[in-house]
Amino acid sequence: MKVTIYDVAEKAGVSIATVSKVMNHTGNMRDSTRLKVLNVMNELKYYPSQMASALSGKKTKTLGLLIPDISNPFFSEMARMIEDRAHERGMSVFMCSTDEDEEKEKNYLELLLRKRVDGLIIASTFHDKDLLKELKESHVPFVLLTQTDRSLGVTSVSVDDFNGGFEATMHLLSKGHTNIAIIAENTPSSKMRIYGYREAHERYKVDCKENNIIRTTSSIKNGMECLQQIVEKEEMPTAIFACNDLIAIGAIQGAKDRGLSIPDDISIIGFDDTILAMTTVPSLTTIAQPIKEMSDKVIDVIIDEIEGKVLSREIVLFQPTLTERGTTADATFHNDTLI
Amino acid sequence: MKVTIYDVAEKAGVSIATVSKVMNHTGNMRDSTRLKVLNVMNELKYYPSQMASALSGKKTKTLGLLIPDISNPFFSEMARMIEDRAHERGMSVFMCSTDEDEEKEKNYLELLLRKRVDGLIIASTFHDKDLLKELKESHVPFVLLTQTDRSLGVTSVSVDDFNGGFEATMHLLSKGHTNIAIIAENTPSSKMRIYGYREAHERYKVDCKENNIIRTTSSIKNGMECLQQIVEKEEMPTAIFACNDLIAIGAIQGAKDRGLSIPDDISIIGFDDTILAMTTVPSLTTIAQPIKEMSDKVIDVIIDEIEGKVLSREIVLFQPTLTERGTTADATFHNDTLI
DNA sequence: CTGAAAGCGCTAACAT
DNA sequence: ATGTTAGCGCTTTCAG
Repeated sequence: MKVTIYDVAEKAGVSIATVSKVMNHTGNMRDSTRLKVLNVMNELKYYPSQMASALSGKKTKTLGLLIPDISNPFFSEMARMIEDRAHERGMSVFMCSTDEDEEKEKNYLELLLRKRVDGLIIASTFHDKDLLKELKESHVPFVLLTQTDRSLGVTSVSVDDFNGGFEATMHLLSKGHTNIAIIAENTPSSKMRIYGYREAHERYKVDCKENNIIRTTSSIKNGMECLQQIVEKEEMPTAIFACNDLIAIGAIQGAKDRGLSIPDDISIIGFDDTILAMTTVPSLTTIAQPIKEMSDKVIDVIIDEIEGKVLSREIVLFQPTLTERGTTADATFHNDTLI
Repeated sequence: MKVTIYDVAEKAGVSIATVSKVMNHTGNMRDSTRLKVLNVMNELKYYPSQMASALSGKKTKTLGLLIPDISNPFFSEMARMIEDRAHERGMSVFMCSTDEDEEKEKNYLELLLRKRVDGLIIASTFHDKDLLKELKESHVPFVLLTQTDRSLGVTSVSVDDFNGGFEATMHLLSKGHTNIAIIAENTPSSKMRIYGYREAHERYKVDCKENNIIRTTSSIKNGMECLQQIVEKEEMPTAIFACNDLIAIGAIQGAKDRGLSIPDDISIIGFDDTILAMTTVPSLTTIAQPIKEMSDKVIDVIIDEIEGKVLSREIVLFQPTLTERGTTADATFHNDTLI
């Protein structure tokens, strides 16, 4: 039923070795035989089995990508860039959404290992670090994306979260805001963004109230809920640094629901610069991650690893850039006219 | 280096056949030996090669998914649902973004065939129908998603575009709009939505001007451009039916740029109900596609096909539902005060 | 320039 | 209850 190398060989009147050679552009042979084989391959619509090929020593030419959630715009945009770059480099990508769930992470990791992917890109923050240690021992190349881990000794590609948090906060402080809430996730990158947030406060010598730091998980709904918490504070902040666009949008909606106008009554800055940042009104000021660059880099790194060009395991930090749009403005102290 | 079935067999002191049996839960054996093997598998961190297994007759347990663009929220949301359902059913999904580009469609199709996926879900509208015909002959099961093709004789799962277009337009007409522009893509589904748009006009006995039908490709930018065309018409429409949320958002932004207020000056309705519809202000009235149901169905269908439960090749049409939010309002005839 | 043959890791009869 | 063995489709020496 399935056409195999034998079918091609037979019909072309050559041996399977010859067919294999024309597929792989290896060895020499008469142009006439090459042509003959090529023609038969077309006629028969022969699609060489990648499995068979991989089984007999070749690579699978496929990469595994573990991300929290492909339906999250940040990750889907990233996945797309990764897919494109991978294909430019002759590899394909198997994408898996883990929801940052330990169980799923484990299962998907195992799945990808069984599929014998040539390498892995891990953008899901494994809570069970042991899995990663085992992975390291398994000698399957992998690189971390969107996160870094110094103890593991693998290369990682991510955005400079500390500086991103710093820049976001500086932007707000520079506009005169001194009471800035931050809505963060429970992730290492959010942690660094919080440090950046603190650093900026220090730089401006403004007090950084502990209870202005709010934690949640990423979703519009949670962003809305956090806004409520923020509004209910005795001294309401005049600005919010949301650790990603999704949360920022939730905050925007929560604010609108309460009749707060943005950016007049409250400034909001996001993080990521996904497509979502372009859809709000006013559009969202946010810290842009260089998704394209990061994707290209992560693919190039993993391919280098696969090809055995052993590099010093580096931590690559891309610089985020402030993208000022409409949701941030000067603190005008008229927020006391509210409520 | 890689641990194989032989390593396990040797260390457990059994034959590879026995190991294979415990992996596949087939055949009988002493509990003690099963346990012994299981333990060794753990110790050695043995991950059975799916390739080898598939090569020797078993399925690959993987599905190919061809979509236009994973970074498009509609498709990423769909991909996620598909991924989840597939995993519930014990299959994994290989996702590919084609950009509806003939070249990429061909390449990805070939890639997936080489990977010997058990089945394909095709949500990219192949412009080269011959590829699909060949695919049909290759006996690799596939189902169409988001589109239907009666001549192919394959089952398809999609939304009732005709009715969606009809409902969207009826909604607008029912609010008193009689000059409604439609921004459509050059796709079969848009075509059906246009028919629905016509049908609604007929139902309301209002004239349907040909030049109110605008074509473009899906993007926010194009949505903005189309709005410009619309605004420049001698008799400016009071409502727009955008054939997807992305275009609708572009239209919204274009309108805002021109100082038009929504929905007072112009009503806009989208299609899809992606996350984007929730992020605009006001949030977008749109025709919701039952993404979850469609995803579940498409997976169930393809798996049935793979398992040889040959069903009558059916055209499954899910009903879309009007989701009224803030961008549509009654026509108030005050649009003549503009400009 | 071309072919024969030995694997690659696993499954599935068929033996024992 | 377990083991032997012949493939699965392809790559790759090694001969001819």
